[in-house]
Amino acid sequence: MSADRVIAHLDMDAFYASVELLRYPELRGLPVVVGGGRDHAPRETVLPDGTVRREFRRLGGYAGRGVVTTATYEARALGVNSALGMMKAAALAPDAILLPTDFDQYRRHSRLFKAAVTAIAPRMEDRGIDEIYLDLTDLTGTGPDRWDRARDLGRQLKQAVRDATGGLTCSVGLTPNKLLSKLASEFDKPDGLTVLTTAEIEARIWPLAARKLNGIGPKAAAKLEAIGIRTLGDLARRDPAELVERFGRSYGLWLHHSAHGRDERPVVTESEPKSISRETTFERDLHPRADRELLGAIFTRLCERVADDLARKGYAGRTIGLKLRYDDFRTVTRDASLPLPVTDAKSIRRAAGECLKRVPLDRKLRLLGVRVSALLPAAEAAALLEQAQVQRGVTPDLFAQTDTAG
DNA sequence: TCTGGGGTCCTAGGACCC
DNA sequence: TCTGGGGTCCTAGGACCC
Repeated sequence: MSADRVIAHLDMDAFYASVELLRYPELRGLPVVVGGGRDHAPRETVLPDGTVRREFRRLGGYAGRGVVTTATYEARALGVNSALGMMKAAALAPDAILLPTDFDQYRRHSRLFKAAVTAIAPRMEDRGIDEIYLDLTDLTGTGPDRWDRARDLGRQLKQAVRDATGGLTCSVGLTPNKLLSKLASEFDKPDGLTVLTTAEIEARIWPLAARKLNGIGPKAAAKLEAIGIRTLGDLARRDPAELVERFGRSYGLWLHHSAHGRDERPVVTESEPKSISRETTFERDLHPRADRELLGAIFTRLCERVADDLARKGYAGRTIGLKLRYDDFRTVTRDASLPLPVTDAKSIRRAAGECLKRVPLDRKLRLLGVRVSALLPAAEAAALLEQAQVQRGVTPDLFAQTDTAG
């Protein structure tokens, strides 16, 4: 039986959009949408008196295949939410301001807020560019007032984030585990701070839609709804045996425990990447034969970008994967494991090219992607390669044969 | 003019080995 | 000539998350 913990979930408010507002404060209070692939940066003119006038693009003029990455709360009020197609968003809010995504800028602010947080609470789990978990157990003591101290710590963290980023706000949930904290951080968004203990699960968690739970997506939610389960309370009151029967042992038990607010997962402060990939959706669907050259160039470019990513992060990989999506949105993948890890674009391109031969090319394509997995640190890969070369000296034909026999 | 891009984890079947 | 059981690796697809 492990001791009770104090876990925080910290979630930046409308992160990309908020970073953009730091740079364009004149947009504060307006519906602003970040997303779309195209170049729609504001046009800047320097006036005779030296001031800069910015002309922002409006969502209404958008044409393309992008989706909304983030929207300010003013835009959300118009129905424009993350992952909505930009064309649909444009129909809802034609006058909203449109800005392109600037990942370098967001990564910079991400590093800033994480550094500020870890200076106070070093046990951090990275959950992406704009959210983290923190294990505050050791910082809050064990007395009856530990949750008061947790709240103070939460305020301190929020202030540190504001100071480090030039004014960005975040929302914090403080509970005994990750699952509850993730839910709690949403209670009071934006700029929220919510403390929730197990005694309040029934009152505050059970009324929530089951879909709110991290791990219940659209498919599972629909399946639950079909058997009359809408809220987490509905879920909690079901016989776990029924859930196991319908959803399988692992997921069924997880549903049951989660609805009761139980979650023992630790805050994981270190992790290694499992795969590195690049993919792109074309501006128009491409024909495997008619657009062969263009596709080939894009394919090669993707391999080069993956190789760059590998080099930058210091990894090699043994499995090369290909992903493509047809014009009807069906997606297929193929992968191939190599005898030895690779790092360079040419080797990746060759292996991915072999994968491409195993996939039907009978209709137009909308997406192409390349992935490297079975990663290992570049230094370990180099050692393996050296070892293999020694062996190749002993049995010179071995590798030549595997190359030609297939 | 539907539906991005970068990930993780899980399942399930087959190959292959002992 | 009828059939084991475990383990690992590989591949394909799908759900889900940010």
